[in-house]
Amino acid sequence: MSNARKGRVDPARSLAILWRTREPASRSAGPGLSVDRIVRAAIEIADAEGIDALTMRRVGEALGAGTMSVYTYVPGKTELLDVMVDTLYGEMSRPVDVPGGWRARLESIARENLRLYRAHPWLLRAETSRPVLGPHLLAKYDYELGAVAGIGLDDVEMDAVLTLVLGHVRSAARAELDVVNLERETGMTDGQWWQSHAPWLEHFMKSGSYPTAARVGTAAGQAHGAAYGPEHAFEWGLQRVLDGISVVIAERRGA
Amino acid sequence: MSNARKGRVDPARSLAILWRTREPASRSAGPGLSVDRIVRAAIEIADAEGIDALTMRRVGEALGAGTMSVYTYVPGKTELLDVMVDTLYGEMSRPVDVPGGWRARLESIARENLRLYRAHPWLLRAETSRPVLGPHLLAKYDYELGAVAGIGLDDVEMDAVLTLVLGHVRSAARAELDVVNLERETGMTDGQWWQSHAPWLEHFMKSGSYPTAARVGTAAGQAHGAAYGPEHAFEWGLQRVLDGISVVIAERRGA
DNA sequence: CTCGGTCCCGTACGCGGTACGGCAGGGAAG
DNA sequence: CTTCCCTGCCGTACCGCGTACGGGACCGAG
Repeated sequence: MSNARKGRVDPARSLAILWRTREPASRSAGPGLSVDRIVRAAIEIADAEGIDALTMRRVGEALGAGTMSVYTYVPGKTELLDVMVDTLYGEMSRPVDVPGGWRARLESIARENLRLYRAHPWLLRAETSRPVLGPHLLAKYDYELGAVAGIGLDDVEMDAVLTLVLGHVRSAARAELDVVNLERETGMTDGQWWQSHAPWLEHFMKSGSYPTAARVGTAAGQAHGAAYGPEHAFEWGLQRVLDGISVVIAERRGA
Repeated sequence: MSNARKGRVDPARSLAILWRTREPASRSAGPGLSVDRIVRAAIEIADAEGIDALTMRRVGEALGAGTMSVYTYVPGKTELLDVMVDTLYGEMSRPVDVPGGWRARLESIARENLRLYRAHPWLLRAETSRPVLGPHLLAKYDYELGAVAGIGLDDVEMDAVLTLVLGHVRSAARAELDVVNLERETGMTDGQWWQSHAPWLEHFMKSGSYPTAARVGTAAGQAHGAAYGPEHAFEWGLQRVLDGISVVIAERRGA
């Protein structure tokens, strides 16, 4: 349990790894490790078995190397996670030909970010803490800013728009992943879980308290098993957020 | 590193603890533990020293008891966290006399949730995973639904509105806390950190790539040290979100 | 006084990150 | 070719975590 950024953090060291300021140093003996190979292996492990299965021992093992060999290239697990995250940012799609103005572009960005979270759910846990200024994060930021450039917003507003939209994507992704994790961890489906909790809930709800919660919760639960769900929450919320942004843009245009 | 819900989870057991379905069982000898005392102590530790300092050994110690004594009342750390979270929900302010309609009430709710995150930053890490249906979560949900009841939205929409608003609060709180954590963990202030990274950034940005990111990032950074910041991101985003919601409500009213 | 249940906790296990120090092998210097 | 050192590699060990297990202490009931 944690995810904290432990110990002293040396920015220079971290950034050096992020930006790969280093000679290849090709030696033939041994497993022939490298930051790239380590990061690749780590991402594969996290994708396949979840971030809890990502241990330094496991990474070394996956590369046919000893545990401590990993530390030759990466100062610690924290920095490894940093590089993993930045690497994923680098693999995102960044189409330049999105038609439809700022709204369509923001939608496209939101969807691509959601796709990333779905493909690498552990990102939601790894991203915690401060942003790590890796090269791909910068590229991502630059690209995404392009969606809201030149439509009358000032710099701080552009940044705020992005923060808002990406924050929404994160929230939605988290909700969606929670459902999936729930099933995998407890071994029961969402429906089964609902079933097992239902008696208790009914008991306490029909005791008179929480009338609204009982009704709406049931309605949401019902719909949950049917058509509604995190997917719809993402779409619905995204449209609300974009509507809200459009108000500001309209104001700026009017002024 | 984790926060996962480990092992088999017995809903009945968890719920029993959440709802305190248990006799007081007052014994005079020993430290005289109880779920409440344990939870109280755990919350104090997490508040004062962060969630990483919250270990079962530490909890026992704080109560003048042995580590394993804690397990007499709580099945494991997971459940302890569950109860801690639900306990906090129970301590939230829920004014009934908020004037100004749904918008003012949602604003009030958002602010109260932000206050909670600020008072107990570890909540952001503990809340992960599925919602635990404790009594206070239900009360909270019921109360918050009241803000958007009777204004033309259907049940699923009411739930969606809440999800959206609370998700925004979470995002904003996370951003805000990241800044604070950054300072505590690295021992340097936001400004110092910016300073130490600046050379690198300038170097790579002035190399021609990422022109927009460079400009906006700098602008945001400047403002960051000055007036702008997470606080403003929260307020600005909240108004956007509420604007977006008002569009839907207006539609429903018109129809 | 005995007995059974409840509370308490000492010990120990497995597993995580990682400090430390040694080893080996290849290139550079002689 | 030999020597030396630098660098990649990693075995061992330490500390701290969550928690299973089994035993001891205390209680009220019979």
